[in-house]
Amino acid sequence: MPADGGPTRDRILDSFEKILVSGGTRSATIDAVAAEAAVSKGGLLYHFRSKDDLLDGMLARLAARGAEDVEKMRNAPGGPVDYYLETSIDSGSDFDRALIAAARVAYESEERATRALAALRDAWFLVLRDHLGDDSLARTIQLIGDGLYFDDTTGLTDKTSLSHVRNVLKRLGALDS
Amino acid sequence: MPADGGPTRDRILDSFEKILVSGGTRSATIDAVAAEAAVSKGGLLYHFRSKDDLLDGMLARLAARGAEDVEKMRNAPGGPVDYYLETSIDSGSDFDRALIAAARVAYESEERATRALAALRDAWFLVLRDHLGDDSLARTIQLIGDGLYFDDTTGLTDKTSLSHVRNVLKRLGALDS
DNA sequence: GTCTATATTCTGATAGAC
DNA sequence: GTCTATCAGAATATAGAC
Repeated sequence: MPADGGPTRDRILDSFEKILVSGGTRSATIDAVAAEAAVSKGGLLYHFRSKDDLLDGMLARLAARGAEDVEKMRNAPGGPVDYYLETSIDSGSDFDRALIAAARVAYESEERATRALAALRDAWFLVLRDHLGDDSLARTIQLIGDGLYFDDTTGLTDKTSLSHVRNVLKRLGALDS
Repeated sequence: MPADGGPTRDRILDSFEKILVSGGTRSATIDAVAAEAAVSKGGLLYHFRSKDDLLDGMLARLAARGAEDVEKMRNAPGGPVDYYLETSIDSGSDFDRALIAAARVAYESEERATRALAALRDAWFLVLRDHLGDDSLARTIQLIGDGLYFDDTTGLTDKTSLSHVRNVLKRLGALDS
């Protein structure tokens, strides 16, 4: 029986994501992931046959969580735009961690990770466009979200960015509040 | 005498950037860089004592080219905003390649690369702010640029994005033309 | 300045005991 | 399901010839 963090399989995926976020793909060796998950290398490889398989597992879980997030966004009390911008900054949630981990891998020219992120982005865009009824505005807001996300995950964070963006979007009448 | 591409040292840096852009940090081994530069491993290590040293060389060259780019932006005929947005999309220039290469490394939690990118971003922001006289607008446009850049370098490219952004920035009176 | 050969460490993966 | 032991290949770096 595992010490904590639920079933071993999920604990391994959690550890994989954690290491990807904190140290990038080079740090995310099978050895390191196994150590973080408090399991042996052999134990890890029982659940995931290879490193490739580990990535597939991570991306599958991301896709499932992503579908939930899109629903939350569509029904957010403050409106989809504000929800989208808020969640473009890392709040430390499990979903944020999964997203950042996938981006790290995508940046290594991994097509599977890129496709997973692209699918999510498409879903977010549709919600923005349906809500705003304006393609250009929806696309621009998505780019701002991508920018916030990129800055945040590259360590270029500027905590005042979000209020500046809200300021500008008010002028455009793009915020619900 | 080198076969082509100028002095060996620069040819090695070019090769390092090329491989980082096309395959990420995992592909950019000393072996691969040496092969791309048509030099032996030992030959490469004569010019750069270690892989760390190779990265330092790359970032130093980026900083020098960055200073030139900021001047170009300040004096761009169509205005700094349009110049900034245009150059946020990979045009295939040497500078773009250097920039994308640095971002790949920064995504591996490499502080040196992050610092180099942050310095450039700060310089670009000052040009935008001076030109627009509006902190919120300048910050927002910078985020849009970051978004364009992130999408482009992650393979999420949407070629219509730029015209959508121009459309929205016109409403805000942020474009010179 | 550039090469080849070699040492060393790291990484992914397998085999088989428990 | 989980462990230890082990291997094959890759990666960084050094030494010394040319």
